[in-house]
Amino acid sequence: MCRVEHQAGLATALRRGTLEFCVLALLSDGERYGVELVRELGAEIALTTSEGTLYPLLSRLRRVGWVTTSWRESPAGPPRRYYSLTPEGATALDHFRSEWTTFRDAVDRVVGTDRRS
Amino acid sequence: MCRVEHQAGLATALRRGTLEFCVLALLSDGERYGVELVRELGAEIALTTSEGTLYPLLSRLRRVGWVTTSWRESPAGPPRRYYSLTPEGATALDHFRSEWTTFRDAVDRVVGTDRRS
DNA sequence: ACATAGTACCTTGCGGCGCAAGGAACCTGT
DNA sequence: ACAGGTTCCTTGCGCCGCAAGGTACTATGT
Repeated sequence: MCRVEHQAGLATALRRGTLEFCVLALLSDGERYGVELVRELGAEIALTTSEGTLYPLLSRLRRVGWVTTSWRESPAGPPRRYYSLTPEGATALDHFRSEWTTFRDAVDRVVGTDRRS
Repeated sequence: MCRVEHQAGLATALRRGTLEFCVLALLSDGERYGVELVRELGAEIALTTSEGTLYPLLSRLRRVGWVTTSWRESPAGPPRRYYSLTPEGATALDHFRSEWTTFRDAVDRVVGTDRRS
């Protein structure tokens, strides 16, 4: 089943390579735990994702040192693992912002969605 | 080697799912042949890609009926396969424009690269 | 005639991400 | 005890972009 053939795949493909930086951006505003991140990303329909996506993503971020984690008690339920941004993560996020704006503007020019008309 | 670890991978990941619509957008302006598309995409640094990426991509577009092709003589060199947009391709491009602007704005909000303010 | 360089097309194999599906563990209320 | 909510995580798959390699046609130089 070619990705190009079904509807949902388009948005999924767009999220690729962006989602992790959206997570870093959320964390730059303060630490969060996994399910909380799923919920906050879900507030933006275009960025809605699932735990099956997020947890491996968070593992990668931890492995490369862009986030650190700490376990904390939950008021109700199992303990939560809170993620917080490291300085390296903040640097990576800055770098992404630069790459993203370049990329975004290029796509806008080519497909004709530039907001300056 | 984790994608997140090396520099080039960022831009590559962003291109995912967008490149094919950039191609459609170029074709909406008139038919092109393969190498020509590589060159024109190369004009946008953020969209620069190679033939190893483009030819499989073009095959997919042809398979789903978003483009049709016709062979044409070249003034110097082997014959060229020209790609042109079908009505279905134009519809898909329109649909992408809508999805793209939604996605783009969501990312801008979350990572703080919104051009407002 | 032959080699070289330029043009143009295409294929193979790999790595990585996002996802669906499933599973494990902890707490609370009945 | 048990059901239901919360939270964490893993496995297997599909797909795309890429590097590398391969084929074929034309023009040019010797």
